[in-house]
Amino acid sequence: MKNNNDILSRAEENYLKEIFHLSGKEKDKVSTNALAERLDTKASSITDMLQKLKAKKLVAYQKYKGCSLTGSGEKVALHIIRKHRLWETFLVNKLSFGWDEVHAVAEELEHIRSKKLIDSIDQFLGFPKFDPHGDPIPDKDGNINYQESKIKLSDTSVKSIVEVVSVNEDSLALLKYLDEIGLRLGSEIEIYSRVPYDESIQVSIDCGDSISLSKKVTENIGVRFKSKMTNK
Amino acid sequence: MKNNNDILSRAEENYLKEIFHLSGKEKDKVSTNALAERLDTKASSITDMLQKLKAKKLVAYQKYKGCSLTGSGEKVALHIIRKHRLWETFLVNKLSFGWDEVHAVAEELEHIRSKKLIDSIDQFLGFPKFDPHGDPIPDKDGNINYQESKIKLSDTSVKSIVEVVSVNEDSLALLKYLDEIGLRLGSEIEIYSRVPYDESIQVSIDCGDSISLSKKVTENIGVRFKSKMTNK
DNA sequence: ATTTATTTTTAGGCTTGTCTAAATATTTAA
DNA sequence: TTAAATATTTAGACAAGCCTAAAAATAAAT
Repeated sequence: MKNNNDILSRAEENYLKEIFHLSGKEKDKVSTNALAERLDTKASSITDMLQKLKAKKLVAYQKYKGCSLTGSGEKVALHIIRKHRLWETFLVNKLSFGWDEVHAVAEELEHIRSKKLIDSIDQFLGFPKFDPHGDPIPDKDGNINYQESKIKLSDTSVKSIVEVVSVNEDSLALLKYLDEIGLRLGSEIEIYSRVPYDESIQVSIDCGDSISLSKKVTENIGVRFKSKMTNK
Repeated sequence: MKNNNDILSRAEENYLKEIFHLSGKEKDKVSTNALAERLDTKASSITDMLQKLKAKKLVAYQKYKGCSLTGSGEKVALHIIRKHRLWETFLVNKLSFGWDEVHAVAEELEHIRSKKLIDSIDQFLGFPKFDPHGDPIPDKDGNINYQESKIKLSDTSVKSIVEVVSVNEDSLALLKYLDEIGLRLGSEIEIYSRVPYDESIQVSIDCGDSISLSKKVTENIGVRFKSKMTNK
Protein backbone atom coordinates (compact mmCIF):
# COMPACT_ATOMS: atom_id res chain seq x y z
CA MET A 1 0.00 0.00 0.00
CA LYS A 2 2.87 2.35 -0.65
CA ASN A 3 2.06 5.81 -1.95
CA ASN A 4 4.03 7.04 -4.89
CA ASN A 5 4.87 10.15 -2.96
CA ASP A 6 7.15 11.98 -5.27
CA ILE A 7 6.65 15.67 -4.88
CA LEU A 8 4.24 16.87 -7.52
CA SER A 9 4.57 20.07 -9.52
CA ARG A 10 1.91 22.75 -9.48
CA ALA A 11 0.95 21.78 -13.02
CA GLU A 12 0.50 18.14 -12.06
CA GLU A 13 -1.63 19.12 -9.08
CA ASN A 14 -3.81 21.31 -11.27
CA TYR A 15 -4.34 18.53 -13.79
CA LEU A 16 -5.41 16.11 -11.07
CA LYS A 17 -7.75 18.66 -9.56
CA GLU A 18 -9.43 19.39 -12.89
CA ILE A 19 -9.78 15.73 -13.77
CA PHE A 20 -11.54 15.30 -10.44
CA HIS A 21 -13.90 18.18 -11.10
CA LEU A 22 -14.69 17.09 -14.64
CA SER A 23 -15.27 13.44 -13.89
CA GLY A 24 -17.95 14.33 -11.36
CA LYS A 25 -19.69 12.09 -8.87
CA GLU A 26 -20.20 9.44 -11.56
CA LYS A 27 -16.45 9.08 -12.17
CA ASP A 28 -16.82 9.44 -15.92
CA LYS A 29 -13.84 9.29 -18.18
CA VAL A 30 -12.59 12.82 -18.92
CA SER A 31 -11.78 13.79 -22.49
CA THR A 32 -8.59 15.48 -23.58
CA ASN A 33 -10.41 18.44 -25.06
CA ALA A 34 -12.50 19.04 -21.96
CA LEU A 35 -9.33 19.22 -19.90
CA ALA A 36 -7.65 21.46 -22.44
CA GLU A 37 -10.47 23.96 -22.19
CA ARG A 38 -10.58 24.00 -18.39
CA LEU A 39 -6.81 24.26 -18.05
CA ASP A 40 -6.53 26.79 -20.83
CA THR A 41 -3.91 24.83 -22.75
CA LYS A 42 -3.77 22.97 -26.04
CA ALA A 43 -4.89 19.37 -26.39
CA SER A 44 -1.38 18.26 -27.24
CA SER A 45 -0.13 19.51 -23.88
CA ILE A 46 -2.83 17.50 -22.17
CA THR A 47 -1.73 14.34 -23.93
CA ASP A 48 1.85 14.88 -22.80
CA MET A 49 0.88 15.38 -19.20
CA LEU A 50 -1.54 12.47 -19.12
CA GLN A 51 1.25 10.18 -20.22
CA LYS A 52 3.40 11.52 -17.43
CA LEU A 53 0.66 11.16 -14.82
CA LYS A 54 -0.06 7.66 -16.05
CA ALA A 55 3.60 6.74 -15.56
CA LYS A 56 3.25 7.96 -11.97
CA LYS A 57 0.11 5.88 -11.55
CA LEU A 58 -1.99 8.91 -10.71
CA VAL A 59 -4.36 8.61 -13.65
CA ALA A 60 -5.71 5.75 -15.72
CA TYR A 61 -5.31 6.66 -19.35
CA GLN A 62 -5.56 4.98 -22.71
CA LYS A 63 -4.92 6.66 -26.02
CA TYR A 64 -8.08 8.16 -27.48
CA LYS A 65 -10.15 6.83 -24.58
CA GLY A 66 -9.93 9.67 -22.06
CA CYS A 67 -8.66 9.44 -18.50
CA SER A 68 -9.76 9.04 -14.91
CA LEU A 69 -8.06 9.26 -11.53
CA THR A 70 -6.56 6.26 -9.81
CA GLY A 71 -6.99 5.85 -6.08
CA SER A 72 -3.84 7.76 -5.26
CA GLY A 73 -4.59 10.38 -7.91
CA GLU A 74 -7.97 11.02 -6.34
CA LYS A 75 -6.36 11.26 -2.93
CA VAL A 76 -4.04 13.98 -4.17
CA ALA A 77 -6.91 15.80 -5.89
CA LEU A 78 -9.02 15.77 -2.74
CA HIS A 79 -6.14 17.15 -0.72
CA ILE A 80 -5.72 20.06 -3.13
CA ILE A 81 -9.45 20.72 -3.06
CA ARG A 82 -9.42 20.57 0.74
CA LYS A 83 -6.70 23.20 0.83
CA HIS A 84 -8.44 25.39 -1.73
CA ARG A 85 -11.72 25.38 0.16
CA LEU A 86 -10.20 25.85 3.59
CA TRP A 87 -8.19 28.84 2.40
CA GLU A 88 -11.30 30.35 0.86
CA THR A 89 -13.12 29.90 4.15
CA PHE A 90 -10.22 31.50 5.98
CA LEU A 91 -10.20 34.49 3.67
CA VAL A 92 -13.93 35.09 4.00
CA ASN A 93 -14.41 34.23 7.68
CA LYS A 94 -11.22 35.64 9.15
CA LEU A 95 -10.06 38.33 6.74
CA SER A 96 -13.43 39.60 5.50
CA PHE A 97 -12.83 38.95 1.84
CA GLY A 98 -15.89 38.95 -0.44
CA TRP A 99 -16.89 35.61 -1.91
CA ASP A 100 -15.98 36.88 -5.35
CA GLU A 101 -12.42 37.79 -4.31
CA VAL A 102 -11.19 34.53 -2.88
CA HIS A 103 -10.95 32.14 -5.78
CA ALA A 104 -7.87 33.57 -7.49
CA VAL A 105 -5.87 33.75 -4.26
CA ALA A 106 -6.95 30.26 -3.22
CA GLU A 107 -5.64 28.96 -6.54
CA GLU A 108 -2.21 29.94 -5.28
CA LEU A 109 -2.61 28.99 -1.64
CA GLU A 110 -3.86 25.51 -2.48
CA HIS A 111 -0.34 24.54 -3.54
CA ILE A 112 1.37 25.31 -0.22
CA ARG A 113 2.78 22.00 0.87
CA SER A 114 2.64 21.95 4.66
CA LYS A 115 0.25 19.38 6.09
CA LYS A 116 0.58 20.90 9.53
CA LEU A 117 -0.34 24.31 8.16
CA ILE A 118 -3.59 23.27 6.53
CA ASP A 119 -4.64 21.13 9.47
CA SER A 120 -3.98 24.11 11.77
CA ILE A 121 -6.06 26.37 9.54
CA ASP A 122 -8.83 23.75 9.62
CA GLN A 123 -8.77 23.79 13.41
CA PHE A 124 -8.47 27.59 13.56
CA LEU A 125 -11.68 27.78 11.52
CA GLY A 126 -13.47 25.23 13.70
CA PHE A 127 -13.45 22.38 11.17
CA PRO A 128 -15.92 23.93 8.73
CA LYS A 129 -17.91 21.53 6.54
CA PHE A 130 -18.63 23.90 3.65
CA ASP A 131 -16.73 26.71 1.96
CA PRO A 132 -18.13 30.18 1.19
CA HIS A 133 -19.62 28.95 -2.10
CA GLY A 134 -21.43 26.09 -0.40
CA ASP A 135 -19.09 23.35 -1.57
CA PRO A 136 -18.16 20.59 0.88
CA ILE A 137 -14.65 20.57 2.36
CA PRO A 138 -12.87 17.20 2.42
CA ASP A 139 -11.55 16.28 5.87
CA LYS A 140 -7.92 15.42 6.53
CA ASP A 141 -8.48 11.84 5.40
CA GLY A 142 -10.06 12.93 2.13
CA ASN A 143 -13.66 12.15 3.08
CA ILE A 144 -16.08 14.53 1.44
CA ASN A 145 -19.72 15.12 2.44
CA TYR A 146 -21.52 15.45 -0.84
CA GLN A 147 -24.56 17.51 -0.10
CA GLU A 148 -27.76 15.56 -0.01
CA SER A 149 -30.30 16.29 -2.72
CA LYS A 150 -28.52 19.27 -4.26
CA ILE A 151 -29.66 20.11 -7.78
CA LYS A 152 -28.98 22.87 -10.27
CA LEU A 153 -31.37 25.80 -10.25
CA SER A 154 -31.73 25.19 -13.98
CA ASP A 155 -33.26 21.79 -13.23
CA THR A 156 -35.95 22.92 -10.81
CA SER A 157 -39.63 22.84 -11.66
CA VAL A 158 -41.82 25.96 -11.71
CA LYS A 159 -43.86 26.86 -8.65
CA SER A 160 -41.09 25.54 -6.39
CA ILE A 161 -39.42 27.32 -3.52
CA VAL A 162 -35.73 26.42 -3.13
CA GLU A 163 -32.74 27.49 -1.06
CA VAL A 164 -29.39 28.40 -2.59
CA VAL A 165 -26.70 26.06 -1.24
CA SER A 166 -23.82 26.51 -3.66
CA VAL A 167 -22.51 28.64 -6.46
CA ASN A 168 -19.94 27.75 -9.09
CA GLU A 169 -16.95 29.85 -8.20
CA ASP A 170 -15.16 29.70 -11.51
CA SER A 171 -16.53 32.89 -12.98
CA LEU A 172 -15.73 36.12 -11.23
CA ALA A 173 -18.30 37.90 -13.36
CA LEU A 174 -21.03 35.54 -12.18
CA LEU A 175 -20.21 36.07 -8.51
CA LYS A 176 -20.25 39.82 -8.93
CA TYR A 177 -23.58 39.67 -10.73
CA LEU A 178 -25.14 37.50 -8.03
CA ASP A 179 -23.91 39.90 -5.40
CA GLU A 180 -25.56 42.72 -7.31
CA ILE A 181 -28.97 41.09 -7.52
CA GLY A 182 -28.78 40.04 -3.89
CA LEU A 183 -28.50 36.32 -4.48
CA ARG A 184 -26.33 34.68 -1.81
CA LEU A 185 -25.91 31.37 -0.01
CA GLY A 186 -29.13 30.67 1.90
CA SER A 187 -31.28 32.91 -0.28
CA GLU A 188 -34.82 31.66 -0.88
CA ILE A 189 -35.86 31.54 -4.50
CA GLU A 190 -39.40 31.20 -5.82
CA ILE A 191 -39.58 29.96 -9.39
CA TYR A 192 -42.58 31.50 -11.18
CA SER A 193 -42.17 30.37 -14.77
CA ARG A 194 -39.78 29.05 -17.38
CA VAL A 195 -39.38 30.24 -20.96
CA PRO A 196 -38.90 27.11 -23.08
CA TYR A 197 -37.17 28.98 -25.89
CA ASP A 198 -34.02 29.98 -23.95
CA GLU A 199 -34.68 28.15 -20.70
CA SER A 200 -34.55 31.35 -18.70
CA ILE A 201 -36.67 31.42 -15.55
CA GLN A 202 -38.66 34.07 -13.77
CA VAL A 203 -38.00 34.16 -10.04
CA SER A 204 -38.03 36.26 -6.91
CA ILE A 205 -35.09 36.27 -4.51
CA ASP A 206 -35.86 36.50 -0.80
CA CYS A 207 -39.36 37.76 -1.62
CA GLY A 208 -37.99 40.61 -3.71
CA ASP A 209 -39.14 41.79 -7.12
CA SER A 210 -39.56 39.33 -9.95
CA ILE A 211 -36.43 38.96 -12.04
CA SER A 212 -35.36 36.85 -15.00
CA LEU A 213 -32.35 34.53 -14.79
CA SER A 214 -30.77 33.05 -17.91
CA LYS A 215 -29.82 29.40 -18.34
CA LYS A 216 -26.18 30.41 -18.20
CA VAL A 217 -26.77 31.72 -14.69
CA THR A 218 -29.12 29.06 -13.34
CA GLU A 219 -26.96 26.12 -14.33
CA ASN A 220 -24.22 27.46 -12.07
CA ILE A 221 -26.36 27.71 -8.95
CA GLY A 222 -26.94 24.74 -6.64
CA VAL A 223 -30.19 24.64 -4.68
CA ARG A 224 -32.11 22.39 -2.32
CA PHE A 225 -35.85 21.92 -2.60
CA LYS A 226 -37.87 23.50 0.20
CA SER A 227 -41.52 23.46 -0.81
CA LYS A 228 -44.10 24.09 -3.47
CA MET A 229 -45.62 27.55 -3.73
CA THR A 230 -49.03 27.94 -2.13
CA ASN A 231 -51.81 29.15 -4.44
CA LYS A 232 -53.44 32.13 -2.96
CA MET B 1 8.75 56.80 -12.06
CA LYS B 2 7.14 53.81 -13.73
CA ASN B 3 7.67 50.44 -12.12
CA ASN B 4 8.77 47.61 -14.34
CA ASN B 5 5.90 45.54 -13.07
CA ASP B 6 6.23 42.41 -15.07
CA ILE B 7 5.24 39.49 -12.95
CA LEU B 8 8.35 37.94 -11.47
CA SER B 9 9.00 34.23 -11.15
CA ARG B 10 9.64 32.59 -7.82
CA ALA B 11 13.28 32.16 -8.78
CA GLU B 12 13.65 35.84 -9.58
CA GLU B 13 12.04 36.80 -6.29
CA ASN B 14 14.39 34.52 -4.40
CA TYR B 15 17.43 36.00 -6.10
CA LEU B 16 16.36 39.53 -5.22
CA LYS B 17 15.69 38.55 -1.62
CA GLU B 18 19.09 36.93 -1.19
CA ILE B 19 20.91 39.83 -2.79
CA PHE B 20 19.18 42.06 -0.27
CA HIS B 21 20.21 39.87 2.67
CA LEU B 22 23.79 39.51 1.50
CA SER B 23 24.40 43.14 0.71
CA GLY B 24 23.48 44.13 4.25
CA LYS B 25 22.88 47.56 5.68
CA GLU B 26 26.01 48.86 3.97
CA LYS B 27 24.70 47.94 0.49
CA ASP B 28 27.89 46.13 -0.47
CA LYS B 29 28.26 44.52 -3.85
CA VAL B 30 27.32 40.84 -3.66
CA SER B 31 29.58 38.25 -5.27
CA THR B 32 28.41 35.51 -7.59
CA ASN B 33 29.81 32.78 -5.40
CA ALA B 34 28.17 34.11 -2.25
CA LEU B 35 24.82 34.04 -4.00
CA ALA B 36 25.46 30.58 -5.39
CA GLU B 37 26.06 29.23 -1.91
CA ARG B 38 23.00 30.86 -0.37
CA LEU B 39 20.73 29.83 -3.22
CA ASP B 40 22.23 26.36 -3.43
CA THR B 41 22.94 26.58 -7.14
CA LYS B 42 26.04 26.75 -9.31
CA ALA B 43 27.83 29.99 -10.05
CA SER B 44 27.02 29.69 -13.74
CA SER B 45 23.32 29.75 -12.96
CA ILE B 46 23.80 32.90 -10.95
CA THR B 47 25.48 34.62 -13.87
CA ASP B 48 22.59 33.71 -16.16
CA MET B 49 20.01 35.09 -13.78
CA LEU B 50 21.94 38.27 -13.00
CA GLN B 51 22.00 39.09 -16.68
CA LYS B 52 18.27 38.58 -16.82
CA LEU B 53 17.63 40.70 -13.73
CA LYS B 54 19.89 43.39 -15.08
CA ALA B 55 17.86 43.49 -18.28
CA LYS B 56 14.77 44.03 -16.12
CA LYS B 57 16.56 46.82 -14.27
CA LEU B 58 16.17 45.08 -10.93
CA VAL B 59 19.90 44.68 -10.23
CA ALA B 60 23.01 46.61 -11.10
CA TYR B 61 25.55 44.17 -12.42
CA GLN B 62 28.87 44.25 -14.21
CA LYS B 63 30.81 41.20 -15.28
CA TYR B 64 33.24 40.08 -12.58
CA LYS B 65 32.24 43.01 -10.35
CA GLY B 66 29.35 41.57 -8.37
CA CYS B 67 25.84 42.95 -8.16
CA SER B 68 23.55 45.12 -6.08
CA LEU B 69 19.85 45.95 -6.10
CA THR B 70 18.44 48.92 -7.96
CA GLY B 71 15.70 50.98 -6.37
CA SER B 72 12.92 48.87 -7.83
CA GLY B 73 14.83 45.66 -7.10
CA GLU B 74 15.08 46.62 -3.45
CA LYS B 75 11.41 47.46 -3.38
CA VAL B 76 10.55 43.98 -4.61
CA ALA B 77 12.95 42.39 -2.13
CA LEU B 78 11.44 44.29 0.78
CA HIS B 79 7.98 43.24 -0.24
CA ILE B 80 9.00 39.56 -0.28
CA ILE B 81 10.67 39.95 3.11
CA ARG B 82 7.57 41.68 4.45
CA LYS B 83 5.45 38.76 3.34
CA HIS B 84 7.89 36.21 4.76
CA ARG B 85 8.00 37.83 8.16
CA LEU B 86 4.27 38.49 8.40
CA TRP B 87 3.48 34.88 7.55
CA GLU B 88 5.95 33.69 10.17
CA THR B 89 4.28 35.93 12.71
CA PHE B 90 0.88 34.58 11.71
CA LEU B 91 2.03 30.99 12.08
CA VAL B 92 3.50 31.56 15.53
CA ASN B 93 0.93 33.98 16.95
CA LYS B 94 -2.26 32.56 15.48
CA LEU B 95 -1.53 28.91 14.74
CA SER B 96 0.90 28.13 17.57
CA PHE B 97 3.77 26.99 15.42
CA GLY B 98 7.20 26.80 17.07
CA TRP B 99 9.78 29.33 15.92
CA ASP B 100 11.81 26.53 14.40
CA GLU B 101 8.91 25.31 12.25
CA VAL B 102 7.93 28.45 10.41
CA HIS B 103 10.80 29.24 8.10
CA ALA B 104 10.28 26.51 5.52
CA VAL B 105 6.56 27.20 5.18
CA ALA B 106 7.12 30.95 5.00
CA GLU B 107 9.53 30.36 2.11
CA GLU B 108 6.50 29.16 0.17
CA LEU B 109 3.94 31.62 1.49
CA GLU B 110 6.14 34.62 0.73
CA HIS B 111 5.47 34.14 -2.98
CA ILE B 112 1.69 34.43 -2.81
CA ARG B 113 0.91 37.44 -4.95
CA SER B 114 -2.14 39.10 -3.44
CA LYS B 115 -1.43 42.54 -1.99
CA LYS B 116 -4.82 42.60 -0.34
CA LEU B 117 -4.08 39.28 1.34
CA ILE B 118 -0.86 40.31 2.97
CA ASP B 119 -2.19 43.68 4.06
CA SER B 120 -5.17 41.91 5.62
CA ILE B 121 -2.86 39.52 7.45
CA ASP B 122 -0.86 42.52 8.66
CA GLN B 123 -4.02 44.09 10.07
CA PHE B 124 -5.25 40.76 11.47
CA LEU B 125 -2.00 40.55 13.43
CA GLY B 126 -2.24 44.15 14.66
CA PHE B 127 0.57 45.53 12.47
CA PRO B 128 3.44 43.78 14.25
CA LYS B 129 6.87 45.44 14.06
CA PHE B 130 9.01 42.32 14.55
CA ASP B 131 8.71 38.70 13.53
CA PRO B 132 9.19 35.69 15.85
CA HIS B 133 12.96 35.73 15.30
CA GLY B 134 13.22 39.39 16.25
CA ASP B 135 13.66 40.70 12.71
CA PRO B 136 11.88 43.91 11.73
CA ILE B 137 8.88 43.68 9.38
CA PRO B 138 8.81 46.21 6.52
CA ASP B 139 5.51 48.14 6.34
CA LYS B 140 3.35 48.25 3.22
CA ASP B 141 5.47 51.03 1.76
CA GLY B 142 8.69 49.09 2.29
CA ASN B 143 9.93 51.07 5.28
CA ILE B 144 11.90 48.91 7.68
CA ASN B 145 12.79 49.70 11.30
CA TYR B 146 16.30 48.46 11.66
CA GLN B 147 16.71 47.71 15.32
CA GLU B 148 18.76 50.25 17.19
CA SER B 149 22.08 49.05 18.59
CA LYS B 150 21.67 45.38 17.81
CA ILE B 151 24.95 43.46 17.73
CA LYS B 152 25.95 39.84 17.34
CA LEU B 153 26.44 37.86 20.54
CA SER B 154 29.85 36.93 19.14
CA ASP B 155 30.85 40.60 19.28
CA THR B 156 29.95 41.27 22.92
CA SER B 157 32.54 41.91 25.59
CA VAL B 158 32.94 39.70 28.65
CA LYS B 159 31.23 40.67 31.91
CA SER B 160 28.27 42.09 29.93
CA ILE B 161 24.61 41.32 30.39
CA VAL B 162 22.65 41.36 27.14
CA GLU B 163 19.16 40.55 25.90
CA VAL B 164 18.47 38.30 22.93
CA VAL B 165 16.58 40.25 20.28
CA SER B 166 16.99 38.15 17.16
CA VAL B 167 18.11 34.80 15.87
CA ASN B 168 19.17 33.86 12.40
CA GLU B 169 16.39 31.65 11.14
CA ASP B 170 18.24 29.96 8.32
CA SER B 171 19.35 26.89 10.21
CA LEU B 172 16.70 24.61 11.56
CA ALA B 173 19.33 22.78 13.61
CA LEU B 174 20.33 26.02 15.32
CA LEU B 175 16.77 26.89 16.26
CA LYS B 176 16.20 23.44 17.71
CA TYR B 177 19.42 23.64 19.69
CA LEU B 178 18.53 27.04 21.12
CA ASP B 179 15.13 25.73 22.10
CA GLU B 180 16.86 22.89 23.90
CA ILE B 181 19.18 25.04 25.94
CA GLY B 182 16.34 27.44 26.76
CA LEU B 183 17.60 30.37 24.75
CA ARG B 184 14.73 32.40 23.32
CA LEU B 185 13.85 35.92 22.29
CA GLY B 186 14.07 38.11 25.38
CA SER B 187 16.43 35.77 27.24
CA GLU B 188 19.02 37.49 29.41
CA ILE B 189 22.58 36.34 28.83
CA GLU B 190 25.56 36.96 31.11
CA ILE B 191 28.91 36.61 29.37
CA TYR B 192 31.53 35.24 31.77
CA SER B 193 34.55 34.64 29.58
CA ARG B 194 35.78 34.11 26.06
CA VAL B 195 38.25 31.48 24.81
CA PRO B 196 40.53 33.24 22.31
CA TYR B 197 41.49 30.01 20.56
CA ASP B 198 38.04 29.16 19.16
CA GLU B 199 36.16 32.30 20.18
CA SER B 200 33.65 30.27 22.19
CA ILE B 201 32.13 32.05 25.17
CA GLN B 202 31.03 30.97 28.60
CA VAL B 203 27.57 32.28 29.54
CA SER B 204 24.49 31.74 31.64
CA ILE B 205 21.02 32.00 30.15
CA ASP B 206 18.30 33.53 32.30
CA CYS B 207 20.44 32.96 35.41
CA GLY B 208 20.75 29.25 34.64
CA ASP B 209 23.86 27.08 34.78
CA SER B 210 27.02 28.17 33.01
CA ILE B 211 27.23 26.84 29.46
CA SER B 212 29.65 27.21 26.56
CA LEU B 213 28.51 28.58 23.20
CA SER B 214 30.63 28.19 20.08
CA LYS B 215 31.41 30.98 17.63
CA LYS B 216 29.19 29.26 15.10
CA VAL B 217 26.26 29.71 17.47
CA THR B 218 27.01 33.17 18.84
CA GLU B 219 27.45 34.80 15.45
CA ASN B 220 23.87 33.90 14.63
CA ILE B 221 22.33 35.51 17.69
CA GLY B 222 21.46 39.20 17.83
CA VAL B 223 21.55 40.92 21.23
CA ARG B 224 21.15 44.34 22.79
CA PHE B 225 23.39 45.55 25.58
CA LYS B 226 21.70 45.84 28.97
CA SER B 227 24.42 46.36 31.59
CA LYS B 228 27.77 45.33 32.96
CA MET B 229 27.92 42.55 35.55
CA THR B 230 28.22 43.72 39.14
CA ASN B 231 31.26 42.37 41.00
CA LYS B 232 30.13 40.75 44.16
C1' DA C 1 56.28 40.65 -11.77
C1' DT C 2 55.12 36.31 -12.85
C1' DT C 3 53.02 32.21 -11.66
C1' DT C 4 49.36 29.89 -9.25
C1' DA C 5 44.88 29.73 -7.36
C1' DT C 6 40.36 31.31 -7.26
C1' DT C 7 36.35 33.36 -9.10
C1' DT C 8 33.41 34.22 -12.77
C1' DT C 9 31.75 33.72 -17.31
C1' DT C 10 30.76 31.26 -21.64
C1' DA C 11 29.23 27.38 -24.32
C1' DG C 12 26.49 23.65 -24.86
C1' DG C 13 22.94 20.46 -22.80
C1' DC C 14 18.96 18.74 -20.05
C1' DT C 15 14.07 18.81 -18.11
C1' DT C 16 9.52 20.73 -17.58
C1' DG C 17 5.64 22.38 -19.58
C1' DT C 18 4.14 24.60 -23.16
C1' DC C 19 3.31 25.50 -28.40
C1' DT C 20 2.30 24.64 -33.78
C1' DA C 21 1.71 21.71 -37.54
C1' DA C 22 0.98 17.40 -39.33
C1' DA C 23 -0.61 12.62 -38.85
C1' DT C 24 -3.89 9.32 -37.12
C1' DA C 25 -8.27 7.71 -34.62
C1' DT C 26 -12.83 8.12 -33.78
C1' DT C 27 -17.35 9.80 -34.50
C1' DT C 28 -21.02 11.65 -37.27
C1' DA C 29 -23.53 12.13 -41.35
C1' DA C 30 -24.80 11.17 -45.88
C1' DT D 1 -20.75 2.03 -45.06
C1' DT D 2 -18.05 5.17 -46.89
C1' DA D 3 -16.98 10.23 -46.58
C1' DA D 4 -16.58 14.31 -43.91
C1' DA D 5 -15.91 16.31 -39.48
C1' DT D 6 -13.98 16.22 -35.08
C1' DA D 7 -10.91 14.65 -31.48
C1' DT D 8 -6.53 13.05 -30.24
C1' DT D 9 -1.78 12.03 -30.67
C1' DT D 10 2.93 12.57 -32.53
C1' DA D 11 6.89 15.23 -33.92
C1' DG D 12 9.64 19.00 -33.54
C1' DA D 13 10.52 23.52 -31.28
C1' DC D 14 11.03 26.92 -27.58
C1' DA D 15 11.76 29.52 -22.92
C1' DA D 16 13.01 29.11 -18.11
C1' DG D 17 16.16 27.63 -14.98
C1' DC D 18 19.24 24.68 -13.98
C1' DC D 19 23.69 21.73 -14.97
C1' DT D 20 28.92 20.43 -16.42
C1' DA D 21 33.13 21.47 -18.55
C1' DA D 22 36.16 24.65 -20.36
C1' DA D 23 37.78 29.43 -21.00
C1' DA D 24 38.75 33.94 -19.24
C1' DA D 25 39.36 37.38 -15.68
C1' DT D 26 40.79 38.60 -11.16
C1' DA D 27 43.22 37.90 -6.87
C1' DA D 28 46.93 35.82 -4.18
C1' DA D 29 51.50 34.18 -3.54
C1' DT D 30 56.04 33.56 -4.49
